[in-house]
Amino acid sequence: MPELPEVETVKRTLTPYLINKRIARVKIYHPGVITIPDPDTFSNLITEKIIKSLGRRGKYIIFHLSEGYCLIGHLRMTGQLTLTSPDAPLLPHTHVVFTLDNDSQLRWVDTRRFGRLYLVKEEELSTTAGLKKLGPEPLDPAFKVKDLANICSGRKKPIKQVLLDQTLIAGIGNIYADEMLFLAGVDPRRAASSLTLEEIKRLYEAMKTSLEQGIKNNGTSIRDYVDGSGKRGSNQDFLKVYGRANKPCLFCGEPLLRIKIGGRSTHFCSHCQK
DNA sequence: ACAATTACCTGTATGC
DNA sequence: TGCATACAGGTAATTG
Repeated sequence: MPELPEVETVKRTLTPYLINKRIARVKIYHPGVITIPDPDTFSNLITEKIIKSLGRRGKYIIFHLSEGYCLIGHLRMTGQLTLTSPDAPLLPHTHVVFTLDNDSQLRWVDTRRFGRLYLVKEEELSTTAGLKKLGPEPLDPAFKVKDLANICSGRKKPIKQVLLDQTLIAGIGNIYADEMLFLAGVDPRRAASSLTLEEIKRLYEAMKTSLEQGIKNNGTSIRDYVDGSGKRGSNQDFLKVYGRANKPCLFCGEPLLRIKIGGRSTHFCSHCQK
């Protein structure tokens, strides 16, 4: 599932091919994936726009277009955003195809159709959908241990749920949340406010480490995720707890547990995570 | 005001 | 073999 490292990888792999390309036309196969504006307006507005740059905020990918427009995408669970040749076969669940002035195509494919597209003016970016209440970027150098401590302070919810709350920290999903808690040696059920400064420091470092490792490995491809060129990542080969329920902990050998926290499956080692 | 639950979707795995 | 059921999880909407 695309989390921060996956969206970052999609952004990085698409960028060299999209900068200064003009969107010649757009074909919408499933209008429902476009939240705003209505599909006709979307088509009319985006046609002839130039892609100036690509960005990311949390799990949102952002295309900065000419004339002050922004195309925002959220891949949710099964979304794929790939650049292909125009004669590549159209995959099932292809909902939107953007054809560029060099005839290559940017295709929005999403089996479960949870993903969403938004086209807004630049000045509306920070007030669109979930972007308007997104927490800080965990990999931003300005994000310090002190900020994580403030986020945890006074919150009685399990630390796992705090990590998943996009309004508190942006971009962490179920896979990386489990991984960073294991790296930090912190039990995911612990109330966020109960973490000592020492534990918060470890979690801060583990957060950076696991997210940066995900980016270095081009993302985690467990099922659907691929990068902008359609390639799978390799980070699934380096996961220490996610998807390893009942298998031995790589540190102590005890069987890993799988429980539900806030309705999400949670993988951890009750021996190594206190 | 806030927390918990449900809706949105479809493919895959499991049980009988 | 076939059918029903559970599960995957990010976010918005709804309910409590």
